[in-house]
Amino acid sequence: MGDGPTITTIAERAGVSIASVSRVLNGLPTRQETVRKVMAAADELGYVRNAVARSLKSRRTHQIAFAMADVGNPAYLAMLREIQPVLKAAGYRLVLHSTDAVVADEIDVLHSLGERYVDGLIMSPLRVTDTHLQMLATARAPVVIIGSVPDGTRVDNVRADSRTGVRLAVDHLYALGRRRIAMVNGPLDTVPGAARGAAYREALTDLGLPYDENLVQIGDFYREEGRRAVAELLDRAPEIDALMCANDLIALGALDVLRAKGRRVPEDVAVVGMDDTDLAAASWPSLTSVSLGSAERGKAAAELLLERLQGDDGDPKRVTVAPRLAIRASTAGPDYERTQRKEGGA
Amino acid sequence: MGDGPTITTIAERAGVSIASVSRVLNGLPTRQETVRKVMAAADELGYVRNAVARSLKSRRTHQIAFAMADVGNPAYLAMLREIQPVLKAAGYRLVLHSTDAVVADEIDVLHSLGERYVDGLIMSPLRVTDTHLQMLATARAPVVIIGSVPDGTRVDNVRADSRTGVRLAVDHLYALGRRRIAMVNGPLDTVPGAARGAAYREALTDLGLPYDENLVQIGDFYREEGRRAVAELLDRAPEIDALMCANDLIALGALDVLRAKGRRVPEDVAVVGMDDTDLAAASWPSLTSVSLGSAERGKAAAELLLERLQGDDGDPKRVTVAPRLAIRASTAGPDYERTQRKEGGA
DNA sequence: TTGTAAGCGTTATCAG
DNA sequence: CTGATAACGCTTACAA
Repeated sequence: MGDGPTITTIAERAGVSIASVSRVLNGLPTRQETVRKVMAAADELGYVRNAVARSLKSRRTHQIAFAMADVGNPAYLAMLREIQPVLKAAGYRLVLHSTDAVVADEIDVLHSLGERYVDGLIMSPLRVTDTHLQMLATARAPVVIIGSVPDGTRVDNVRADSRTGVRLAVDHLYALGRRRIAMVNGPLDTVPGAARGAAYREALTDLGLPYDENLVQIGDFYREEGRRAVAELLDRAPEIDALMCANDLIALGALDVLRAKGRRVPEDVAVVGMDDTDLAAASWPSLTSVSLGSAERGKAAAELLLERLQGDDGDPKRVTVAPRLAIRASTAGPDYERTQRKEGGA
Repeated sequence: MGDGPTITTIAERAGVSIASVSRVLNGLPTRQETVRKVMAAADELGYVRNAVARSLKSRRTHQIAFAMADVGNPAYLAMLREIQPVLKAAGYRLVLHSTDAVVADEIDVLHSLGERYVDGLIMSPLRVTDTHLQMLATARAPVVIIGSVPDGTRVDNVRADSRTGVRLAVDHLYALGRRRIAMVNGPLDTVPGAARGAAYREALTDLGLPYDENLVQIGDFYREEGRRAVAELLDRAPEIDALMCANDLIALGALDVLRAKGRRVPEDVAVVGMDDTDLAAASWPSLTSVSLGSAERGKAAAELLLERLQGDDGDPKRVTVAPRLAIRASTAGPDYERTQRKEGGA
């Protein structure tokens, strides 16, 4: 673990100035002979550029931060999977922050932008507080938000369309003849929780179905919480014939409970999840799920940020990704599943 | 996006030298009056320390890199989930590298250690080549490998015990009365592929079962590949009564195919996966799987690295994490599953 | 084409 | 206790 050669070491060895070394290393016009001497010295010494010194001078770190609520959540991972290659291709490294949806941690990330250890930030907050907005307004580096922010907020953002997503699902259930469609949601003070709850109500109304508070159960976005919530819901309203779940984890919890209670899926109760994570395709019965385009959103966010880093300083941009319904066995039954697989090819 | 105040700005405003500012900011003994002036100026200016300049001087970046084959693989994610909080608690940021198991990319990561943008590296290579070993020997920062390296390699490493893991699974299947136990493995030129293949053979031998090449199918570590492999295997050897799969994805592919062919799991064919990922618990029937302690390995690796960063320069350490068999419905049947869930509590 | 020298924003040493 | 001042390793005018 030697103490690493610097351009000074090379300069001495090659008998030239550090400026010449720098020029050669950066491919600036230099006499052939000098190039050769410098390259030789660099090779022999096993020289590697010091990224920190370089960043200090150039004011560019070639690092980008991605802050999300929870590394364990498959929806964020889908984003990560898309963000990573885009940034890598553009020569950026990825610095990961997991904030556990703790507001203070997110603010901290925003604050630390001032430390200039990254050139930009992609953030997907679960809740957006006034402090968030304030820090965003004075951020010291470009930021792209994955998620919704209040109208007028001057920040690039890529949002899902929960409303249309929920509607796709509810319409699908309705088309299957379901009329007692319940919802299991996450906390209403989160951006997705609020949006999905409202969209559910709206979708019912538009279909001419009554909105029944009894059919709405609030839990949290985890499987175990989903089980708890669905168990309660079934006790209270055993007559339901469909479940709209605010994410896939909740939906998996629902499948657990329904199975344990001997309710057939989808014959007795059809189930829809949201986010269309890997788990949806892996479960049995496989889970119909509304894709909110996590992957596309991640990709779009990375691309927006790169544009900013390339100097674009125009008005804030907003991208909205269209939702898509992935129909599987939990609503359409096993036959559908079989067909799907065959079509899917080998 | 103003141009950020520096200690010089603060010094001017507070009417003191930059040295005093630095002292105050670092909590070194200073007169109360000076402290007050500096803090006031810093507050008013919204000062944030420049991490890059600081790193250049201190030779510490407070960043650690984690390099893995694929951000999409749940086994690596399990590591990531544990590594992240450990590093965060110790004040380190996480820089993520996804190498797609491309050797050149891994070498690149090792090489880039010389750039000093991180203080250390945790790496989980799928294959370990001579170049890997060579670069490891001359690495410019502490490295911890998650995985096995040749004996004598002077590098901290945290390994799984695939051998014992496979044995646990095979013994379990044997105890259930299975005697035609087939294996679906990944590529034999990967470290895990080789280890698991050898372990399977050994386990059979020790149980007095014949090793039959016909019962071994090589594919790759993905679900789709698993389907293909298992389909072929079933054509060739329809009489098998158990499947030992080299990871969970392959096992899920196996479940797909068995279901499609009308073979009941576990009555006709028992299935075991490896890695015990989230998908194992989510599938139906839920998947018995050998946990190779991905999470524990990640945590141990992070802790080993932190020790090094705290100055420990003793001999290389080796940690081996014991495997554990998570028994679920794909071998023990749905009754077991039900019991499990009840015990699991609310 | 090349060398000298001035930063980039910190930390740390040394006199006062 | 405080202020000059010299690094850290690199890029980049500006001169030669």
